[in-house]
Parts: sequence; structure tokens; C-alpha cells
Amino acid sequence: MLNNSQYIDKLRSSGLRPTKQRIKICEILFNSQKTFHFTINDLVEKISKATNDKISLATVYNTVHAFKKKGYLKEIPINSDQSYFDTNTSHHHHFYDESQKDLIDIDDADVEPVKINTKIPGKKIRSVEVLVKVEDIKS
Amino acid sequence: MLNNSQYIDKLRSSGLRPTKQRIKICEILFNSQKTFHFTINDLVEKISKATNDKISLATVYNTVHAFKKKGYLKEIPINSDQSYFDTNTSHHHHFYDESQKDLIDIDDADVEPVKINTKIPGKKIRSVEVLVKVEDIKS
DNA sequence: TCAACAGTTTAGAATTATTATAATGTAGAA
DNA sequence: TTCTACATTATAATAATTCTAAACTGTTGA
Ligand SMILES: [Mn+2]
Ligand SMILES: [Mn+2]
Ligand SMILES: [Zn+2]
Ligand SMILES: [Zn+2]
Repeated sequence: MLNNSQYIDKLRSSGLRPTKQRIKICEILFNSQKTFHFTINDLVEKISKATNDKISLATVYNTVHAFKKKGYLKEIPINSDQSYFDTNTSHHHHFYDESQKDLIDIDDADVEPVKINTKIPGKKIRSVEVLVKVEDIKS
Repeated sequence: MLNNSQYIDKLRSSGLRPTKQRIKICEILFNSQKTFHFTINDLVEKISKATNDKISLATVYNTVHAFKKKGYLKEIPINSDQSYFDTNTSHHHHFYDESQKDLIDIDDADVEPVKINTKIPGKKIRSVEVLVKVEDIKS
């Protein structure tokens, strides 16, 4: 969607230096029409397919965490050994296909707002996430 | 709540041999009035306080996974490095206090049923879980 | 009663995701 | 161009979890 100079602006305006590595990761994460879910490992593979210059694993972690902190990525709580990240930062919920180990967005229009009729004193709500685990019908 | 012979029956009827280690873990997990949440590490600490006989880490993992498979424990998807387990296997949702790293049950009466108006062909729903992340108001 | 077997436990090694370290490199300001 | 704070990197460290393979034990049925 955006070209490099737009990523550079985006990074600068976030207080992040537009380094080669961060721009490349922006291209991979934010160039596509569709949003998607990924693990750090997925991202490392995408990077190695997209470029000959390697980006170190530490930088991938650092960048993903920086983007998450800036709100450009969300981390999705799937109980798993690996963290799942989401380039779709709008409010939405997920199916998790346990047979295929696949995360699928649920269109927000398809979920009635979740009503919680209780609260915890001294705490404020940061997010409300619904995870619908599904599996093959036959199993 | 139950005494040892009841745990033995419970284990036997589940097809699990009632070994010393499993009975001890049953006592720790299911003897208390209130249900609770724990990590493997929490459980290991409880065991070492409750008995002089050590139970190896591998057995703790094996047993927790066996109990989960039998439906005596639930695993709660908090994105974290550690798995959280729940002795409350009835349908309910959670607050996760990000300031205190604390999991708190939400009484099921306090949550309106979550309505999902879409489905995935060939898949059936296994669970619907709501996670409400909260933090200190000041932060 | 007890031998035999399947299932279980165990210590320790292996694996995997993630984070820390500390040296080197670089973007941006002056 | 020079300087400096920030970023990247290779590598080591850490931490959760799983694997391995040998020793052990609950149960069964002769
Ligand atoms: Mn797990
Ligand atoms: Mn994390
Ligand atoms: Zn999503
Ligand atoms: Zn709970």
C-alpha cells in the first residue's frame, strides 16, 4: 500500500529511526491489501524470501515489539509456545482452528458486543478479546 | 473435598493408574473449596510444600496434561511464556490483570452470552472464551 | 501369591522460544 | 564531517517444555 518514503515518515513520526531493517519489515508487514497473522518464525521466513540481506533474529524481535508498542501490531493470546501477531489492529475477534493451527479473523460485525456486568475496583479495561476454538467436525 | 480413596476411584474410572504422585497432585488441585489458577511452577512449589517426597518435573507436566485431556483441568490462553491452568472446568471467562499478572474468574452470570453470527464450514465450535485484560487505572 | 506386563516415574539431556550482552554500525543533528 | 544516541548483530544465556531411556510399580490372572 505504502512506498518506502511513506514508511520512513511513519517510522519517524513514531520516534523510530527508519533503518533499512525496519523499512524492510514494514514492507513485508504492511504492503499487502489483506491483514494477516504471523509468528516470529513466519516473519523470519518472509524476510529471507524477500531479500538477500539477512536481518538478525534479535532485530526481528526488537522490531516486532517496537511496532506492537506503537500500536501497529497486536499480539493474539493463543496458548501456544509461540506468540502470534496480527497486522489487523482494529477491534476484532478470532477463530482458532485447532486442527489446522490456524488463526482466522471474525468480522467484527459478526460478533455482538460482549457485555461484562462486573468490574474490578482500581482497574480499567484495556481490551476484551473473544477466542473461538474450532476443530474438524469429524474429530 | 475428596479423600484419597475417592481420588483413586476417580483416577481408575478415567483409565489412569492411581499412583502415589497422581493422588498427591489430586489432593493439591482438587481438595480445596475454591478453584484456582496455576502455572506448572506454582504447582511444583505447592507440591514441595505439601510433601517431602519429590515429584519430578516431567511427572508434573505429564499429570497436568493427562488431567487436562480428561477434562479435570482447563488451559487458559494468556499470551505469556508460561501456560496457565484452571481447576475450574465449568464455563466461565477471565480478567487478566496485566499490572499484577493475575488471572481472575468472571462469574458466568456477569457475562452476556457471546453471540457469533458466522461459522466456518466443516468446523465445529469447541469453546468460546473471553479474556478481559485490565490494568491499574493510574497507568 | 506372585510373576509378568503395561503403564508410569525419573534424572537428565534436548529442544525451542525468547531475551540479554556487548561490540559494532549508522541515522540524524549540528 | 563529526558526534552521539540509537539500532543491529552474533552469540550466549535463560526459561518453558518435551524427549529419552532406564528403573519402578499397579494390576492382572495363572
Ligand atoms: Mn502447551
Ligand atoms: Mn511475549
Ligand atoms: Zn486477527
Ligand atoms: Zn478460571
